[in-house]
Amino acid sequence: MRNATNPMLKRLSALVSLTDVDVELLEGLAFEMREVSAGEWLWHEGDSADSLLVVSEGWGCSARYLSDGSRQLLATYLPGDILGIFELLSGVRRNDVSMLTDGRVCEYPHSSVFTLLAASNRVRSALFVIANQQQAILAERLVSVARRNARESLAHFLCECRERLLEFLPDDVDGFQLPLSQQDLADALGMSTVHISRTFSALACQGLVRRHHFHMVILDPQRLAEMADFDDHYLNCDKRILATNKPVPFTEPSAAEWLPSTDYVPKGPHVAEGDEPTASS
Amino acid sequence: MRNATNPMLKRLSALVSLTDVDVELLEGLAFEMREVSAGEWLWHEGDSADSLLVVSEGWGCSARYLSDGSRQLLATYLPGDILGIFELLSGVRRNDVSMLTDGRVCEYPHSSVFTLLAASNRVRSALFVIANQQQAILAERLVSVARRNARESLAHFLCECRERLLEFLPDDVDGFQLPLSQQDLADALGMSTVHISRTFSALACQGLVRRHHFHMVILDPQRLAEMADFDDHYLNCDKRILATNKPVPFTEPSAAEWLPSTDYVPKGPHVAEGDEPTASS
DNA sequence: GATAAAAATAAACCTACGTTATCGCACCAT
DNA sequence: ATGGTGCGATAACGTAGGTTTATTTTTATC
Repeated sequence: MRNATNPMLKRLSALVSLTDVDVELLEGLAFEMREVSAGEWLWHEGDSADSLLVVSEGWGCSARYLSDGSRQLLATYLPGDILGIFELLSGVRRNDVSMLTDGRVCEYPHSSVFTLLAASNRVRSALFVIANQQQAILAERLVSVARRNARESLAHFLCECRERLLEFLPDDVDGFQLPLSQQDLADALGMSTVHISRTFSALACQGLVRRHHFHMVILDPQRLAEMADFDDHYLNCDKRILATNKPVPFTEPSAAEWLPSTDYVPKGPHVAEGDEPTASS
Repeated sequence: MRNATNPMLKRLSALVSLTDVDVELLEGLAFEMREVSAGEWLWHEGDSADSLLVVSEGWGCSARYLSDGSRQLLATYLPGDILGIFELLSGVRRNDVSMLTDGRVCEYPHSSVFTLLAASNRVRSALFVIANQQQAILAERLVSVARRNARESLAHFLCECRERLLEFLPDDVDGFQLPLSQQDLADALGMSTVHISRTFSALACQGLVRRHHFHMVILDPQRLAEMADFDDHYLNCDKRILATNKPVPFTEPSAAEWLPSTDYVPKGPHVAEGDEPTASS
């Protein structure tokens, strides 16, 4: 199966219906696969950016480091996720990005990506959609940190991870590898490590999850989602729209006739190099 | 001055160097100016989206409403800001958006925007850059809420507002209208109204700011920025890049030779219809 | 296996916040 | 005047979660 060899093609074809020409272009796309190991920096803020990255295996994350030595995780990157989309334009890395696990990463030089983008508006749209998804995840994280308590916040994060991993998981198991240490989780959710620990205990007591090392088992996905006020819409709405055979809107002149029907009703109440990427200074 | 009549043209021409053709296209762009009043909803999550909006006068905001009745502001929109970029693709509004003040809003139907986007990669790039800026602001807010204490967080927000308003302000004054109630600020920063009040008092005591009703005076911008760990880079880096006469990268084949030099060095340590949009249920 | 380093847990303590409540003020309507 | 409403300030009190330190468990390395 040819899709498997090229992570970009794999990801985009899952998101939009590509034309044969698009597929051809993607197959001809120059890229370089790189082995990376846990803790390795992929780049730093301010570095010059000349490639787009697709995670092929393992997990990565981007983070902001503050002057007091603490850090805030801004995003996690799972297999298939694309990094550095916005940096196509600026040519400068905006955040520090490092690997959470060993893995493999696929590098596409900007020059060849530009060629591709110029040739295919499907691909352009797909990247745009992916940027949109990433922003939605970021917004939801803000909501978690700002408004939810520790249990809700952690539960929400776990639901999100499960949902994003779902396509890789066998149907009959609710367990998966979550390669974030409690320090990483704390940095992602704006909490302290000890409170992450406490909160895991609390969730375990309620029979919602079980965690052993880096292995998570969601015992009761539904109750967990309820307590977290988790609604997978923000992760999946774009998939639904673009996985169909409809043409792709962005830069397409006459799009009005196939605008998606709005079958979704929200539940809200408005009726009314070198060193390791750790936090310690 | 023709730029003034069309907010989109005004905004984009400040960001990228448009060709004469681009300007012509933008001038011919169909739009509709609408008067809006404080508290008015522009749209709700789940609504079908068929237009791009540019704020012409006044302030707006987007927010997520949680099932417990609380809300989280996700973004504020100032004159010149563009709303609904990502919704070009999905055709569905993702958040609730309302006005914080009376103002005017400029509506560009998707159909005409598609035509424009198909014709001009400069415009495409500009919208992409704006989406990027919005994401940067969102990320910085997450950092504030997750990692900074109340004083730092509020100070950072004030610095951000000042910086975004700077082009509209006379050089000799450090005061401006900040049309957010303490409730709005609380909803933006993940705090309670009383603590916003306390924190303002604290900042005022330190001689950093003065606030009266909706009028803010930043008494000591530099000290305020220091205490907030505020670095305007995230707001201005794209401006620097695109305000030059360089061609625009996105979808341009051969971009390598004019990639911007990386002169920036980060300071981090690594070596429902009708009702008012309020939070109370 | 032995040892060291990293990760998780636990307990004690503390504080930056949230919550609730009261009050003042400005504005508007009757 | 009177009452209603929205915004803001202040005080008293409670708590979720931070901090610190110590102990245990797990992983990694040889």
